[in-house]
Amino acid sequence: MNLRVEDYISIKLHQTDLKLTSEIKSRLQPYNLAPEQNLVMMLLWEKDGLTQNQLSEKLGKDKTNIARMVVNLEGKGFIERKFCPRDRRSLEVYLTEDGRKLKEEVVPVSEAFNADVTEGLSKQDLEHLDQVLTKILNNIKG
Amino acid sequence: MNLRVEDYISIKLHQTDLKLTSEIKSRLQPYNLAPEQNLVMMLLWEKDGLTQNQLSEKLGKDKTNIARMVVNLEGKGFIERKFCPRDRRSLEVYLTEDGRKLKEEVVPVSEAFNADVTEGLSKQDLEHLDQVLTKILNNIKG
DNA sequence: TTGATATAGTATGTGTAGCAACTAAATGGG
DNA sequence: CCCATTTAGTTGCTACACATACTATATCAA
Repeated sequence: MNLRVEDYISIKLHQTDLKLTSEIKSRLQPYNLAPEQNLVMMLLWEKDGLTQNQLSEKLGKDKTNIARMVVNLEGKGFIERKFCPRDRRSLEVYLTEDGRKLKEEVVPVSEAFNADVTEGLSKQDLEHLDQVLTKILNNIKG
Repeated sequence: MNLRVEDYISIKLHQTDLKLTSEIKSRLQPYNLAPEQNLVMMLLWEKDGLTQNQLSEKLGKDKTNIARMVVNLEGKGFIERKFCPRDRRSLEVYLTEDGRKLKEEVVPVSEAFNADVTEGLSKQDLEHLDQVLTKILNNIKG
């Protein structure tokens, strides 16, 4: 076959992802939030009190990374952790007042980012993209 | 709007990329090659003697990362660097015998990976994906 | 009740991404 | 020809991904 670098769709996908990450990183910088930290916050804005383990499952990320992100977010004063009374191994993650207020500023940034990214793409394009990404994910898992 | 985590296409794209990276990483591990190091090698297998700066441009990566990858690849004995005689600031990157031999083992792994990733996707699906990713990239750049 | 096993989270190490500040070499204008 | 500017690459910093090994707590079974 002898494919060239530009023939691998996974490479293009990777490079697209890097650009997206870089862009959202710079947009979030004024709010002292890293991109992955924002994902944690998004889940907590929906519902806080999740354990680190639940965050890890929902985001499909390694628990060591969740631990680091949560420690950072705690250091920034956006969340606080309490030992779960039922299971003292678990830490429940709660928003602080600062963390709660941050939602008003950051959610519009995320939504504007999403609007910019999907500019010029039809609903069909996005659905198709979603389906193809799902297929790719399944191809890898199995 | 109030989108949920799963409504952001960039998040899905990011998670897909992570799975792909993780998979190719484990497939390349037996050859002592990290995924991004493999990208450098792929370019060099097409044509070696490129400077670090040219590698950086072709891969769209920061020169600091290229420098680090190249140092690692040199440590592994896959490449060697020579000062460019015309411009003594530049380092030209050449394959060693080991690096050259590696191609025979690693290219089939990359191509098998690509075949697995794209399994069940039509040519149209892939073209559409490529186009949509290109549009997304352009949306971000501008 | 106790001992094996599973689970939640932490610590550590490697690889990657990109920014800022730096060194050394090249270049171009006065 | 020399000084200012640009360019190639390195070093240091922060954040992220993931693997392995560890501690502490929970649970289940004999």
